[in-house]
Amino acid sequence: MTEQTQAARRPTRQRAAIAQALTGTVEFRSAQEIHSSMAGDGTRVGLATVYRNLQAMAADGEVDVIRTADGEAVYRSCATDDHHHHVVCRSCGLAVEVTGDAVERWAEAVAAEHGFTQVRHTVEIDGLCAECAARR
Amino acid sequence: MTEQTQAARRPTRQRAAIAQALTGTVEFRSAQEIHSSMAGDGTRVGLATVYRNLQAMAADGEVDVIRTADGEAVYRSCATDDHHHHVVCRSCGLAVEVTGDAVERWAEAVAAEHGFTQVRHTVEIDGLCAECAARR
DNA sequence: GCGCTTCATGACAACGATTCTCATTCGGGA
DNA sequence: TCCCGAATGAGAATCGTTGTCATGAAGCGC
Repeated sequence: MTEQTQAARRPTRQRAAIAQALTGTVEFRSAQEIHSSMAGDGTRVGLATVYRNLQAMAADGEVDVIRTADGEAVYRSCATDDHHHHVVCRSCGLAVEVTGDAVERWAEAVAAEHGFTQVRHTVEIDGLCAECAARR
Repeated sequence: MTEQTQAARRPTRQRAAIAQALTGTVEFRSAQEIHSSMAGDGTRVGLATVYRNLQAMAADGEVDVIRTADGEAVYRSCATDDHHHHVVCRSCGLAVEVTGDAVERWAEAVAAEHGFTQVRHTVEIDGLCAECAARR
């Protein structure tokens, strides 16, 4: 039903640059941050293009998106293609990928218990990473 | 640090009206929806006031807030004061409160494992409720 | 290599949710 | 009842994000 995504996606300089800007980062960053960081590197790409590509990549599962507390969308390219979650540092933004069969099963069970089907879930954990905690 | 919230909150007609509008609803609703639903009932309250009160109530834990996929904040007054999560119907918005020691423990454990402290977490489950699923 | 057709891009306007500003109103204690 | 400060309301201002549309670059058949 929602298959056939990456049908015809044309490889462009901009798309590559965005993917490039995303690799090697362990923090989640907003479209705007990515845009200006690219601008800082001398790569001129339109803001709208950044948004479009980021969304497309997210739809294809190439990158992960989560929402910050104030509703801003932040992106990051993840190491695994598999379903996973994140533990994010509130202070420095460091994000660690984690998997947890326990949660997956719990979510399924709880949903089923209430008669829900076609279940999806969101699980994000945030706190202070060891480094930031020590720095206080 | 973030204590001492409900210090001095003055009870006003508007505040009561908003609380009123929230009770007896099992769906999460946006500030705008609440505002216009109140307007429909003949209760005139400024939109800014709705936002302010909703935020204050959320800060006091009187209501729960979650973000929809497109980043909009939606509110609902919950039955329990205790920490809990929700299973939300994507189709009709029905929201059921659930608790899960399993998740809480998992979150703590996973975070600790990576050296994180002062951990908080977000867990939301969405799917189709039995009724909506049958209706298809 | 040469056009052509089509999709992607970029600049900027438009939008929608939320927040801010500031004059006015109202609640509550003196 | 009077006064002070908190709460409100109207509308402007913000800010992230999306839409518009003319221009530019890819892919493809020749």
